[in-house]
Amino acid sequence: MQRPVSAAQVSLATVAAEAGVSVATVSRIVNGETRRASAQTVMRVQAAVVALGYQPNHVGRALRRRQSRVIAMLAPNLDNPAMAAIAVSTEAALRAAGYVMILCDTHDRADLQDEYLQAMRSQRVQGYVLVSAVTSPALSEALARGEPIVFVSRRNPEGGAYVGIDNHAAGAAAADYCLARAITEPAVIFPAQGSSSTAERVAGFVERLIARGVEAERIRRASAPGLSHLQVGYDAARALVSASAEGWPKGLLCVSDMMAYGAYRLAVERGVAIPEACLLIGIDANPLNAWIAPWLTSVHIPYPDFGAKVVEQLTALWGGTMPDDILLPHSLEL
Amino acid sequence: MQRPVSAAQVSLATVAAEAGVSVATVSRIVNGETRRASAQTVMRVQAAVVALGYQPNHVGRALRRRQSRVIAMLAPNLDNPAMAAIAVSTEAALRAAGYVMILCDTHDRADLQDEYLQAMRSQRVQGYVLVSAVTSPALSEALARGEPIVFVSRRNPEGGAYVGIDNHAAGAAAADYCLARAITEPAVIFPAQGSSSTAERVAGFVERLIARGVEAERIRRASAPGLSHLQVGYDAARALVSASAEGWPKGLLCVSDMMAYGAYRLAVERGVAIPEACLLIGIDANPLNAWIAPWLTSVHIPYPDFGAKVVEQLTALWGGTMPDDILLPHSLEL
DNA sequence: GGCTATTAGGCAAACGTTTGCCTAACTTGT
DNA sequence: ACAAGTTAGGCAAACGTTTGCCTAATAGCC
Repeated sequence: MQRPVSAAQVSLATVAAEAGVSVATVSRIVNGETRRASAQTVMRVQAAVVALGYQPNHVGRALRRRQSRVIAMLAPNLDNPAMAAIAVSTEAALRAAGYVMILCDTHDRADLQDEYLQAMRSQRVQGYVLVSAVTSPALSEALARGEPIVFVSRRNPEGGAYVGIDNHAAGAAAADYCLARAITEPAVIFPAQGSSSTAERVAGFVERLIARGVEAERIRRASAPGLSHLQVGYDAARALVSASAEGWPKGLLCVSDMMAYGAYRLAVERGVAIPEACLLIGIDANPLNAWIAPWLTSVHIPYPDFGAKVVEQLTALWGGTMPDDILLPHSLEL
Repeated sequence: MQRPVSAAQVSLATVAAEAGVSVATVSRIVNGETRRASAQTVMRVQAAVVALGYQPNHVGRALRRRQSRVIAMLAPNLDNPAMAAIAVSTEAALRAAGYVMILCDTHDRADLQDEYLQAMRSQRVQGYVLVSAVTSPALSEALARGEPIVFVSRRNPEGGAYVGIDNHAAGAAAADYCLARAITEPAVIFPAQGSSSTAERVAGFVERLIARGVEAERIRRASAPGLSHLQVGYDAARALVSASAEGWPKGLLCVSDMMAYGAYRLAVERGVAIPEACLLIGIDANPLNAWIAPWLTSVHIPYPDFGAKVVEQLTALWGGTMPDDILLPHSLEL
């Protein structure tokens, strides 16, 4: 009997020696292939495993099997609670499926994203989850190589497996919500560096309004540049109200909750009562809203359900099929 | 010339064949040990590397070197923006130092924490960052084995490298802040499952008040069970005001911003004006506060600086020394 | 008693690196 | 011209797994 505790370096060989069999046999038993050994041997080996505290070395295993059970998630600014929610749900789902997740914060920068893609490739990760990815050279290459990549939240222009919501419909829902409250001329603000998702939300909003009889030129829109949606919301709201003599709109769609927070700050500074004077609508339904931002109406997105769907898409990709997009249901009660 | 693009399986051997040298030589050159080869050869090898698009396989390297350049971070609920802030700053600092970070969400559960510790050990990670860890069997074992572990935010009772703030002083600062505003009998709420950090904050607060002449029994305290600080704050505040005939205190320290949000909700429900009728003090200084919770005073904690310090501690541990605690400065202007 | 199946398990070759050691060939010093 | 030192690079053994193939021995069948 060796030191049962220290166990810094207990390998298959150690166990094999202890149990008096070959490493091959131990490997098979550890992996549950018990039919290849007698009940006797299985017991002896299992005893040795627990006596020595053997734990399989995933590095050796990954090298031999050429697959690592590691997934890389590339996300911009985790500061955004919506991103954080996606990260935790994905992590949990992957974990449940026996994978571990490496997290990389790209800060929405193409160069960092590429650097990470490179690094993750060197790690031989088995798949990529790209949350709100930007287009970049290494991304195109990875896609061309057929690497298993799932896009979340922001669609990739070049295509690829997707998990998200129907942004167009979410925008339309916000429009319906306004009209149902007799707000016939709501406005909308969005980030200047439009991603597919925010653009779709705006489009859905505007098109629904027009379809229901609002004149296109009466729909005020404004945007602002920047990465922080908080600041963008503030700046865009200011651009909106200063661009027109009409002052604050009666209703304002902000394409994310963070933008709505920014707009709220400006409203407070300007003495505009929210939501009495202006109905503020966000998208994301941050759980904090119920506690400290009850004045905000928000389109609910089921971020906790994203993780399972991401795993579904990855599994499909591994199976060799290019899966359809998965759209989860948003909701905003009229 | 092989297919320069596909490159699914370009290994040292491939490059070696292309350049007409041995794998050993390629390995050395790739690792920058250029003195062992002639300038000629170095050039040829480097050319082959780029022509084939070779990227070192970190799995093979990790196996041979017996170190993976992977760090595991175990954190409870990333939903908490403070946790998210720690995660992103640590990830960035590790990345800068050439490491990648595996993120595990323990949901503050000892069993999950142990499961992750096991899994990470199998991955042969090179170090652990435990944010607000709970005590658990596998943790004690890992510590006993001398694994490099850095505790963040919540100290480990059994000792170990630490990065955080001086919680005691932070509590005291909140006390001073109240007294400076002539609030002579502030109250405090905290979670029932007290971690070291929240307990220290409460103690610092109470002791400073007493030291400055407040009678101990006039300092109202309340707590509530639960994992969500939002709910805990709400419940604890309710317990506080219903336990005494005095109603709302003039000042209330909540040991985290999330708890303060919970208390705020109750205050709104009860028609208590914040901050006019009751000065609410949190700890964390969530960046959102400036935008949507300007009524909250909060002790600032430099979470973005945590990452670098964590790396510092890890480096010390790898160097074989048990480093001193690192305490970062908090701030709350009087 | 021969013949074929099955069972139980070992051998050894990978997987992609790194690195200690070895050996030629060349340089230098005297 | 010869010994000693340097340079340039190859050999092969690890690291810890997994797995195709092989071989005994036992079991079953007629």
